[in-house]
Amino acid sequence: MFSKACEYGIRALIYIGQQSADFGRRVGLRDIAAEIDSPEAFTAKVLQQLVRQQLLTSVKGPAGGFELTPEQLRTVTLRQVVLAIDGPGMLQGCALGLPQCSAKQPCPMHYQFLPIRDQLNELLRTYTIGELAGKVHEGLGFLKQ
Amino acid sequence: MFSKACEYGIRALIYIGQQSADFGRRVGLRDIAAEIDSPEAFTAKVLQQLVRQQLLTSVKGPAGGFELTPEQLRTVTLRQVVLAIDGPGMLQGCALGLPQCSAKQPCPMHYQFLPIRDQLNELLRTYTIGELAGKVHEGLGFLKQ
DNA sequence: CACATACCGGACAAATTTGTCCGGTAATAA
DNA sequence: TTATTACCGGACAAATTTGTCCGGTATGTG
Ligand code: FES
Ligand code: FES
Repeated sequence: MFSKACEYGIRALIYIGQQSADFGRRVGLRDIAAEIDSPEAFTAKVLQQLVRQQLLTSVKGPAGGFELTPEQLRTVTLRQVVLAIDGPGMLQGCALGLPQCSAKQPCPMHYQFLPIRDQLNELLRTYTIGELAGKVHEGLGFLKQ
Repeated sequence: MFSKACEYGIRALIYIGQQSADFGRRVGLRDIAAEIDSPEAFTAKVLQQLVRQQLLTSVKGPAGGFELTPEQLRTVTLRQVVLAIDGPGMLQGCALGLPQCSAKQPCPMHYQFLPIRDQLNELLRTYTIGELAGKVHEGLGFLKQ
């Protein structure tokens, strides 16, 4: 579905968001990688991408780390994260790999596939990191097994 | 969504299916690759996989090629093709990459993601190669642009 | 300032996916 | 039988994704 990079990115954001929202606490790379069960250095790369795209805030130095501002918690959606890391492929690409998904020259799956892809888009567009962090806080969702 | 291998496999099957159903005609690798716009040698690998799994029939020698029997046209579903090439990942994996998708320890997206994944499963389970080939025959679907 | 902390950035390496090549094998026909 | 056709199978190569390493840079503390 999503790339590993994207999966790590989303899980990391949710964890950072939960710590920011619930404890106003910055978290370091080591923490993050441990809490979401991901390779530390690789996760760092992904987070750097997100920082550059301003979906995430980082602070250097002692007591530094990653955090999500209240605004980021409220406004950053999964869609933005997926777009930032994986690009638009999964969100608008053809199910059978035609170079363009279009009703002009649709693949045989097009009209059956479209509603499902639309629902996925809607889902990603709707959920913010803050909402997902809330689920983790309430024990309704987990970031590792 | 699916791997390139899987995309080529599905498109190839639909094309072969259309030729088998509409003209009772076997098609060769060269034809297939041209008609679905895919790399010939790589497509060959994918088709070999499908032949081994008996989702496709091949005949060697002059006037040989690939074909789908009436039974294959009627019974082979997209789901079988995806499983044969990409495995069960997309059909039952966790959206955020947790090693197991399970309600026991679900990720924060689980309950939102599940209905969408279920619809995808249903779609793949429902459609046979024969039905999709029909769409191409009627000009309602295309395999390249 | 000196020092410790922790993110940043680039180079590098491993693994996987995608794609190519070529000789082998089976089938058909002259 | 010989030649030709076309799929089969393994080895190989390129490209992409995933993952590691290490020095640089910014920041806070004494
Ligand atoms: S053209 Fe294939 S999904 Fe739209
Ligand atoms: S646990 Fe993530 S989708 Fe089910």
